Amino acid sequence: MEVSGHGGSRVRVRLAPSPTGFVHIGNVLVALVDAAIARKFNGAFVIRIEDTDQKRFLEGAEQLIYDSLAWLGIEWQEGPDRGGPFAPYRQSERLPRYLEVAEQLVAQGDAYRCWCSPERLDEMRKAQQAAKLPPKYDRLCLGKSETERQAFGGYTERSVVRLRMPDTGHTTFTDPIRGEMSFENALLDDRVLLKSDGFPTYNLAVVVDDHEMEITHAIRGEEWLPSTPAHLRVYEALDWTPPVIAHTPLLLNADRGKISKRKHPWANMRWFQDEGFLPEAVLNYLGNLIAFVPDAENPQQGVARELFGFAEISEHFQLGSIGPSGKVVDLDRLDWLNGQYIRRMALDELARRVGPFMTAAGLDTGNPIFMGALALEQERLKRLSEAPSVLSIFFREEAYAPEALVPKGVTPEVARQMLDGAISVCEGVAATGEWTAETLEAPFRDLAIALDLTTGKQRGQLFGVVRVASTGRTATPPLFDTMAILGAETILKRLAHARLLLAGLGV
RNA sequence: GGCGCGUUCGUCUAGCGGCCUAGGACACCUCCCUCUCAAGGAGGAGACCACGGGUUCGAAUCCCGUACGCGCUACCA
Repeated sequence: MEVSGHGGSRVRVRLAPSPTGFVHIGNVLVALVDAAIARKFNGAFVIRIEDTDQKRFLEGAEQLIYDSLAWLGIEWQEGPDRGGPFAPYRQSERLPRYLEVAEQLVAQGDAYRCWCSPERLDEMRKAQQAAKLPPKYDRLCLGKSETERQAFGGYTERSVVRLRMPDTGHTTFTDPIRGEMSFENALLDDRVLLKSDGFPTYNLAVVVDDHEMEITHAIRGEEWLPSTPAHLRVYEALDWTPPVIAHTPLLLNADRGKISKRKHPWANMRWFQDEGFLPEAVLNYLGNLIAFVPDAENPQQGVARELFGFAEISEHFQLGSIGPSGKVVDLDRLDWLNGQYIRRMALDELARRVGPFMTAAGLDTGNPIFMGALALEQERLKRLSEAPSVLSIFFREEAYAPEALVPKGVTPEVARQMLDGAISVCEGVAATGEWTAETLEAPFRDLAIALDLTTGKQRGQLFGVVRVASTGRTATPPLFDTMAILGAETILKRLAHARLLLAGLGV
């Protein structure tokens, strides 16, 4: 039914990005839908570059698209980068074909030349809006030769080609995601198909390319919904069979507005990578928006499996099951997913992924205690980018306020006693040559008893003093593990320094 | 202004006429564990299924209005 057929031919989908800047996260969502459907039906996923806008073209933007998809592990089978049976895959390389089709449409009377100046069109639209009329071209040029048209105002020499929409009736189609869609033809605009520079607009190029590349399912963002009737009109005028056309939901901000790059850096796909999200977490997150994966181990109704990869996404994917409403991007959930993947990851793999972030922060991952320290932080990390700040205590002593050495409910004198006790315990353990979490913990517990600290809270105060003295922080991995990793020499040095700081407080 | 689409806990989502006094997840709160921070475990709060009409023995589920939100409204995609 919904995706099996298009004359029984093999499923072919395409992503049609324009190389005009960074890769928008919304495009990535569409790409995932494309890849999932292609995989599910053993079809082909094609990347086609829509570079018909010469003004907005940006060098390098095309490569960003490949990089983003590759980073996420989304695979495509045909594209400008790897060729394929329907080359070329860049629209700028197919110009003659668009011209040919445009001329055919004009010859048939389904399209017409228009010499109206941008100024005239602008005034026209303003007047229409003021008069509360539907905004659409008033067809001044329709049925006129260039000479005839020159007699009227707002003429320019360079013409465009406009699609002639029907005057009556409705254009209806079935969007597998949204159901029956219907538009009243009389209210639709005669859109430009061919620009005065000889380049097609998206509205022409998309139809020609989808047809010639034998695309069976045209999947795109909801923002394209209003232009679908025009595309269908072109298919009809050319006597071509249109693909199934589906419009995916938009990605929104917390305020339910369209995601904007100014206020929301995560509009840019690259942000996720820079921010330390794992590609598998991002893919999982987006997958949650387009597929429901039931929990096999908990087969009650409505219980979902939360962690899954591309295989599960494509297996459970159905166009008709995508919710059509806009999706608010929930970074809290992404953080949680990311943490889940980080915790499940092998330590050396995590070390590899965290490497660039450490290096960028000037921390040497060749340091012998790096792996041990990372192991302690693994279950505490949400984003890879947090690694340098939490791991830096293992690499260097950091400044802290002397007052931090005095826990709440403890006098400076008592804090000093605690620290003095800690120093002698550490000296004792260091002397044995057996400096481990285990050999440290027992004597520290004895110290607590010796200082008459019997409750958990009191022990916490003692350990708190030692924690700050050892790391400069109040929140760290378990104290004795941390001390063991740092080593006797470093700890004794830091404790001695802490003692000096306390002395500075008058104790 | 015109057109179109959308509307189940704050967010994502299950639900596709009776199993729903609406299930799960994130976030939030409490407790347990505990040397801090996490992680983990156990609970909790949170949705009159936008509102109003129908259809039906029966509606979150079907239909129609209304409201609100969003998108489009370029010789950009």
